[in-house]
Amino acid sequence: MSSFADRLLAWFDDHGRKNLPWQHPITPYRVWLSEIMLQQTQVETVIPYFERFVAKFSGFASLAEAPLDEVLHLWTGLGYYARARNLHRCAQQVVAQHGGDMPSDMAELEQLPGIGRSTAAAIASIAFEQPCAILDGNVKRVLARYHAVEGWPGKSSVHDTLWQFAEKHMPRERCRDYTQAIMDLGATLCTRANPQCEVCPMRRGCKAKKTGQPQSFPGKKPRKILPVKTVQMLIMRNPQGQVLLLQRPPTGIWGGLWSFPEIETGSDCENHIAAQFGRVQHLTRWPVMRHTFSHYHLDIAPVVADLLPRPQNIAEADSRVWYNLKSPPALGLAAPVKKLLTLLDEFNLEAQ
DNA sequence: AATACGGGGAC
DNA sequence: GTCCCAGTATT
Repeated sequence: MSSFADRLLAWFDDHGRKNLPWQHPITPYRVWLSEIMLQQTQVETVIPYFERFVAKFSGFASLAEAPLDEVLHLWTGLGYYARARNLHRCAQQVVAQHGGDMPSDMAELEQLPGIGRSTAAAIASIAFEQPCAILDGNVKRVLARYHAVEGWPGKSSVHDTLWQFAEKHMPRERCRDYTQAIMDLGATLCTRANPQCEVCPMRRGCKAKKTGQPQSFPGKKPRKILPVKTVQMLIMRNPQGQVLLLQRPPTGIWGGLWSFPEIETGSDCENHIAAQFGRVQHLTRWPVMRHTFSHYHLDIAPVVADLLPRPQNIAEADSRVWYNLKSPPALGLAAPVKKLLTLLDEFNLEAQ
């Protein structure tokens, strides 16, 4: 009579993923960095970001010393930018409070910014071989199926039940391999749409398979209609061809990133620009582009304005910069801002 | 107990 | 188009 963990580990030895970038070598820094990047983000998306990140910042000390703008620059496009701000703060705390070494204790890990219960357990088990259970999207799916747990895991009662099963199955030995194994099973066999039940090592004992509808576990999130917000983004070029960007507040959407000045839909761009930034020589409107977040749609109306020369530089404040497309500075950019800057650069090339 | 927080891959 | 991803912090 072999346990859940024993069967899973036996499968892992033959079929687990063992060549992910953060597995060679396995160090607390690399485990931590990968776990933060992998929060709500798929493996294939993370890989190039992870490679660039470790190439630039070799460990906690170099990351802690770096300017936040450079961290956000390397995070551009990955989303959930609070992760990058917390990552930077976490590195500074590891240096200041732990002598530059990631703590191995669950309670201490959870005190660090950006590290919650599941990420703390992932670091403790993978980097330090401690018997701490994780509960990420893969594990939720595997356990909801194995035990036929009804309901959407976003509900706290369902979530609590899944945590109990996660703790129950966590073995005392081979903690790193077990954590990796249960995620690998969820990512490769026990997938959302087409689970490969016939070759699954856990098929005996899986209650969802017994129902004949394994793909109906876990329960779906109740869907709501996404609200639509609209905004005009001002893409202002000075006579040198540089574009004005403002830094967004540290919290909220695109926190700490650089973006175009925004004005309310319907208000007069030309008057606004004249009052705030300078006289307009030429103004072009681009087609509205829809950017969708997890909780709303944002319809962006880009307005490209060429400004007349001005005696004093209007980008004097710390939160303003003239962005040079030919030698872009290392700043964090929201995805649609990066897209618009790329389009602008392409039009510039055509015009020459 | 709910909600805010991105962007993109899979289907 | 829909769903959801190696979740956390905040309310």
